[in-house]
Amino acid sequence: MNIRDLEYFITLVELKNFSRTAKHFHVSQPTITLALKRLENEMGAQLIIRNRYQRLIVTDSGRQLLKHAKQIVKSSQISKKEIANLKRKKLRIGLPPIIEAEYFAPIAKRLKDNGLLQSIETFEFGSENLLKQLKQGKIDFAFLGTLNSLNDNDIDLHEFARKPFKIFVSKNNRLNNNHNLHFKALKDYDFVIFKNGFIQNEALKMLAQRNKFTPKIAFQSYTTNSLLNMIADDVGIGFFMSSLTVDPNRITKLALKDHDVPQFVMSMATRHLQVFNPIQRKIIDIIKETIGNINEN
Amino acid sequence: MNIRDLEYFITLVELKNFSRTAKHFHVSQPTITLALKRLENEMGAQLIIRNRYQRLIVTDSGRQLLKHAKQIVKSSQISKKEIANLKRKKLRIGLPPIIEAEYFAPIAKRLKDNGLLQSIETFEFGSENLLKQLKQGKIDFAFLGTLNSLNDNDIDLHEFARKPFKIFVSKNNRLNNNHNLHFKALKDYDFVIFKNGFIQNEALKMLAQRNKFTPKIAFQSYTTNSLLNMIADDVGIGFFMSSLTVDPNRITKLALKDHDVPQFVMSMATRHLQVFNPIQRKIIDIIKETIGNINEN
DNA sequence: CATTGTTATAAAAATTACTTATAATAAATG
DNA sequence: CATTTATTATAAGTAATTTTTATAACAATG
Repeated sequence: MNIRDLEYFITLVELKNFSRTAKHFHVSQPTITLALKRLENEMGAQLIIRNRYQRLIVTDSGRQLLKHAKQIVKSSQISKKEIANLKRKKLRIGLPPIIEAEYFAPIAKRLKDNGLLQSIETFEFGSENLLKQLKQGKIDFAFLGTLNSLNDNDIDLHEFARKPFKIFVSKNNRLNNNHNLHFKALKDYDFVIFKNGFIQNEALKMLAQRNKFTPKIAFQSYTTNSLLNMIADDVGIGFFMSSLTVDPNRITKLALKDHDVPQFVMSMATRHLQVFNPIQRKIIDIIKETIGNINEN
Repeated sequence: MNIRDLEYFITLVELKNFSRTAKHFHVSQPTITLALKRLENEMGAQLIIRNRYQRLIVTDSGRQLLKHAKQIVKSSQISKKEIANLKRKKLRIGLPPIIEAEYFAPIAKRLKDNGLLQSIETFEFGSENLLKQLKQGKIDFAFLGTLNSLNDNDIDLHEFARKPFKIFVSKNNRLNNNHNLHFKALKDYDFVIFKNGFIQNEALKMLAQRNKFTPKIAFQSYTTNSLLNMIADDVGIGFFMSSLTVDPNRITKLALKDHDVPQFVMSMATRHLQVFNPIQRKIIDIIKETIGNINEN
């Protein structure tokens, strides 16, 4: 079996057209015909039913091979990236802003003490985006905030904390007097939230759906501080995980009394098959140790 | 990248010797040298440090590639087997004897009603063995009894029941009078158990270790009935999951009052990437439906 | 110091993959 | 309804890749 043939095959199944597949790879059309024949010979089964003037049909055997082909091609591509990364001597860390704000200062301190702060490179995005980047080999390590502990075969997850979401309001907001706050009471309030791709929005959407209304969005931003300032100035109310630190003279956090309030699950994630060089291992050990210490206090 | 080169590489890492690797594949020695060079070129990194007269050393990059190489080679091999199996039009089912005894009769009935009893082939072994066979593509579907819900990336698991283990004794065994039975009271009793590779033995070993003694084994067999007959005749006492049906006039089941008695977790398992043909899918649907019905009653 | 066991290199041979040219044929077009 | 277009297949030749053969290089061993 030949990885190039598998690549042809994957694209052929996508495009359902030999000629265009050939064009896609800048090879001649018979190349695709022959590649498919090689595969079919080796598998001892027809993979694609050629309907010269209708859509090609992928057989059961074809679908079976397709699954493995995708995994094989993915592996072969990612291994090149991972090896390139081993030489880079840096660890590329994905870091959602909320987690950065809460957890990263002591980590940076410890790394600096070990002369390793130069050996990391951070990427601030929403968790959804970071997970994709991690899978593509664009980053090597990610902090992720998720709603449920996700389950992905290619990713190793290490959960280290979970916190309920709370409502953040300005010190003098009248919601402060409501000591039995349920989400449905927020129907007419303006929210200031992160831009799309952040998990807070998913949680908010979930609660809103349960309560059968669409929350009013006053403003969306990428940065935590900007949102907190707006909350303090009563531009809108916020929705963050409970432990986000704020100035208590300006902002208060209100627990939701709804049953089953979604939780912000925080994890560290790496690719299952990633090998790290000694520097990278050292950095990861320090991160895990620091997170462990924080959790103990 | 070339799957054959990856195979060479995996064996080279195992044997740490170019010449013997060449012999292993019935090719000439330079073939291995050149294959490794191709890989190193493509990866842009040294994979193996050649110490002509000492052991070869695998670099970090080499270890990184090795992980992917193993997955790729495994995928390419299993896909051939799975495609061959699609044409077979039979579903090869692994079935540990205890689960067979408890759950299989109604499944066989439903399959027969649908004219599908000829389309299955059953393999009776211990769960440990069956899991290995499933992973190697020798069977396509397995019932498994495990102690903890196992976690394997290549295997999809669907748990359908868990039962505590109990002690099975003959009607007139004096243990029947002990209404507060703990495992440590069984120190001097003879057990009749399955042969090795069955999960009951693991659970027994676990309890024994906790209680710091080695259980006395009077006899080991592959068949449930033979063991039950011996228990009825007081050759020894048995250790099975609680719902195994017995003749209540001959054998009684005694619950263990130990805290945290191990449980027999029953699951259905398939390979994650396996594609099934319509007949196989039908059979699996019927099995799952039947199991579902049993659980409802 | 010749022998053994090992990996590397170069050139030739064998194999495999790809291209060019063309056939075949169903669908679309005018 | 003949013609054109779009598509896949086949055959022969070419190109590229992989493997072999033959040999070099060289450390360890006795």
